[in-house]
Amino acid sequence: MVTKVKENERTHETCTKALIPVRDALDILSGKWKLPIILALQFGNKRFSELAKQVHGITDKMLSKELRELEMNELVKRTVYDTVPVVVEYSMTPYGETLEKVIEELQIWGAQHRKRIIRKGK
Amino acid sequence: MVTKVKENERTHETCTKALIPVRDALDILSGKWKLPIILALQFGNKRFSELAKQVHGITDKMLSKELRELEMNELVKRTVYDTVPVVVEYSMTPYGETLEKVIEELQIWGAQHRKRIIRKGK
DNA sequence: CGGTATCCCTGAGGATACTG
DNA sequence: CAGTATCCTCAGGGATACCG
Repeated sequence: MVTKVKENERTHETCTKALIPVRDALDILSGKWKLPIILALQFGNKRFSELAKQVHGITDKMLSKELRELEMNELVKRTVYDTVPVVVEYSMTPYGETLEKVIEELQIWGAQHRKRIIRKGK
Repeated sequence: MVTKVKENERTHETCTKALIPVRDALDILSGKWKLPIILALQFGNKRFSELAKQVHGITDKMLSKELRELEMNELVKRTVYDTVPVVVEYSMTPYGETLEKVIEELQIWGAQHRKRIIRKGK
């Protein structure tokens, strides 16, 4: 019994350790808008208004907020060109690009899952 | 200009196509409790009350609800043993195990991101 | 033991209007 | 153009009590 208790404790500990980084990653990717923005930027640098158009349904407020967060995490770079009127360009940072593999795995699994669900549905 | 418009349309379309499966995958993994439960089950089959203990902080209601959803997606299997009192065992399905790679990628990226943040913090 | 039923609260996100 | 400011809604999740 003592052994079993220790086993559970160890399991719990190990789970927690595994969980924290996964949470960290998901905190960055989850929410309604971060991924749409990232995907849009992976196709090339974009200005605020271009993103507002291409990320369908997003409001200015959300776009602004999400970009700020992505910038704080150094996934996205914000460049201000000193023109009149001002032009602001957003781009992925090299660090942001390291997300590619994670996103790809999500995409692969998700696509496969969708097929499965549809198959069952019929 | 026409070219540019077409380009944007294509980009938008491609983004949407890439986005849907990623969303599908995240819908399964996001939320506060699904991953903790999955990780716990990856260490072995567990009964309801064992999960309630090991998934720290979860309420019965949430555990029940999340398990039902995981079961509906065929990621988790629920087995009822006809004893008195009744025993219910939860386990990962083979399909559920296919999530391993995705979770691993999230974990790798998250761990690396955490290191980065901590380094900056100092 | 393995859950439901209720009621409640917070915060993510939306709508709209405004600004340097 | 590139955002802020304000106000509002709603669903995810918590607390507590109860049930076969």
